[in-house]
Amino acid sequence: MNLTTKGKYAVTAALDLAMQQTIADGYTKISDVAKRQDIPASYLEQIFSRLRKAGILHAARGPNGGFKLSKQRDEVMIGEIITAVERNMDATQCSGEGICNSGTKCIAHNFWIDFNDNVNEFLMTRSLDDVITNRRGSVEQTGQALIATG
Amino acid sequence: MNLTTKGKYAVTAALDLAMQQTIADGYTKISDVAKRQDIPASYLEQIFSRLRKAGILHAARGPNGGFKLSKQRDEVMIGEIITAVERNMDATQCSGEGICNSGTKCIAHNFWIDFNDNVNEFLMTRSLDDVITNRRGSVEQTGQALIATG
DNA sequence: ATAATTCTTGACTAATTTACTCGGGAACAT
DNA sequence: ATGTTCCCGAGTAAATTAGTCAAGAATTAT
Repeated sequence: MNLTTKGKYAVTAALDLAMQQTIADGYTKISDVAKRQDIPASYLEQIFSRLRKAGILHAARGPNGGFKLSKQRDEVMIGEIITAVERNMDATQCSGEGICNSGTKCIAHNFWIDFNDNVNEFLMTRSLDDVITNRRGSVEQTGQALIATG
Repeated sequence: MNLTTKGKYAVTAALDLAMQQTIADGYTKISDVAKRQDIPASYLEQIFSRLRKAGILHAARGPNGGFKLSKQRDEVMIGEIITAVERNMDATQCSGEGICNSGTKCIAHNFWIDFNDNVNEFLMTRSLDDVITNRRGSVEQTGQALIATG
């Protein structure tokens, strides 16, 4: 399980982009995001580069260039952002391969699978828009449970 | 957010202890747990030391000594084990202090608080017994939702 | 054209963290 | 006494993190 400064910066920066697009159309510069969100600009370059390659952001060079979201802000899930920049969000010791105890599944294996599912469910049901408007996740609006109880 | 090999070993080793106690009463040696679960014994010493200091395990020295759970296995929650050995399970960038953007809350702050709550809820509602018997969490038995939807 | 602007890419690095090992000591049972 | 087992602190190699830096490419404005 990995959730580092990089992933947190990525979420914050994506939120910033989403909010800027509400104010004005067009692209937002790295340096502006960096300043507003207190993130090192040269580090943010790396992060935005990954988000662009993941199809989450679109970039334009030159004056008036910068980045913007490729989709609407209610279509971009926090989980997408994190998996685009983090090394490994899997909690199993064996990266899901089931070889955590001398080539076989360790006794905690299934538990970590369940844990993964829970975390992914959480992160994949929350969009940038949800976070900005302080909603607790899109699915709640439908009354659907976040975790199956059956 | 931190979930390293150390925390995963801790959970696995605690599960092992819980299972051994089902087979026979008394203490289980570090070296036996280490061998069964494929964990370096000298590393496991450190881990058990922390679990003992957290009140989760009880130790006895000398022949026939070793470790056992201080409580029943349905009273030991996975979350307790992890927080006893991991550095920091908090997902906020500021360790909850709300100083993540130049001394004030960053725009993702509340989201990470919600994420923390979700993870803690998951880990604190699952006992060693639940994991061993492959249950998906104790609260489910009561039909209670894991996450408040209100 | 030229200059200014902004992203693009890859290499580099210091500090930190992780995942251990090692050795000596203390308590306990026989 | 002796062997067994935990106890504790120090030490360390490898990996990871959190960045920096510089040269280059695309774009726009003049």
